[in-house]
Amino acid sequence: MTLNSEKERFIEDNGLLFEKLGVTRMSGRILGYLMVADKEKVSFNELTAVLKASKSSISTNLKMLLQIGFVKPLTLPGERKTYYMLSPDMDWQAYFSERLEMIKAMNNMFRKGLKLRTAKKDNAAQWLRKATEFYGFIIKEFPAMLKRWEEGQNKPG
Amino acid sequence: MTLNSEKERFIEDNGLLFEKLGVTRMSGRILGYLMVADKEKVSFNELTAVLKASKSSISTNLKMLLQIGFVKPLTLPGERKTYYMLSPDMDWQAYFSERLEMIKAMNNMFRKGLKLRTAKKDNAAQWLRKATEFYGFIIKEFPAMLKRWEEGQNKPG
DNA sequence: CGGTTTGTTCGATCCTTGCCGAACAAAAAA
DNA sequence: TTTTTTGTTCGGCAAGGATCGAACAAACCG
Repeated sequence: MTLNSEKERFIEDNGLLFEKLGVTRMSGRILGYLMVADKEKVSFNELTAVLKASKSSISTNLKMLLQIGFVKPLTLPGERKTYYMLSPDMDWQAYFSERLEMIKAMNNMFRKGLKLRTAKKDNAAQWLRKATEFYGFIIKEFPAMLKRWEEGQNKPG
Repeated sequence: MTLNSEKERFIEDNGLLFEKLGVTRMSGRILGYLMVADKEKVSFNELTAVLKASKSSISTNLKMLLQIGFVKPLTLPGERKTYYMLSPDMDWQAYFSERLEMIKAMNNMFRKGLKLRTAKKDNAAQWLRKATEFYGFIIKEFPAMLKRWEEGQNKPG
């Protein structure tokens, strides 16, 4: 339940990285601790103690990590506590598919922008058309790429 | 230099989308206006007027859009002003390659986490290994995908 | 030279939001 | 029933950062 300074740095760095990615620092710290804790399961209380954070912050951020599927709860017979661990069956494809939604949202804006224009042949219109073509390409190819990963997972036993 | 309400809504929506993506609302508004302005070039002053924003905000955010390559300046002989337009030669591959750096940063964290662990075979270690494999796959495949796009651009005349 | 145009920069302000602490809830233990 | 454990929720505070306003800069004009 105590950490060496290298692991402590790792946890903070992961917090900063998550922040950069638009998630909260605390959720990055929680995940960071789960990555280097050298134990199968971690309790809520341990997280507040190790990360020196409030219960409310741990509660909120843990819920987010559960929500996006990085973390799974683990309960044991005869134990009241809920423990937490990195999801044994983490679905990376689903996670990335979710992220693709942002790309789709961008693409919709490009299309709508083009529709709202009167001039359909000038520089801006061409820019928008190229943008939708590129994003469309990504939106089409990305799932195929994920499928290739899946297939690679199944056979190479 | 005046906008119908549909375009106004589009611009605000684009601002909100950009905010969601971790960029500033104002940069999204600027880009939104450039998308639907129905003119080849837009001046600094016009942006402050149409978007009802301060010069400082326009200056800062325009600089960012120039920096990431979405927007290009356009100067004309005999004109003092700088005009701005959507980059005629926008390099989408470069833009997405840049975004891939975040994926690489994540992958580095996973690798470092695994290195910091004592237990190398338990659930957390397996999780980290799978994560690095998946991210490694993306990091390898994504540039190939961009190259395919590039090739598709060159031939299909 | 002074005035105007076209921006940039920097300190102040406002808004958002992550985090905290305290109150609350539920369930088990004593 | 009272106490303890294990969290959740909610109001408030403080930090960060996006935007603003004002001062400043540079280039051109008259």
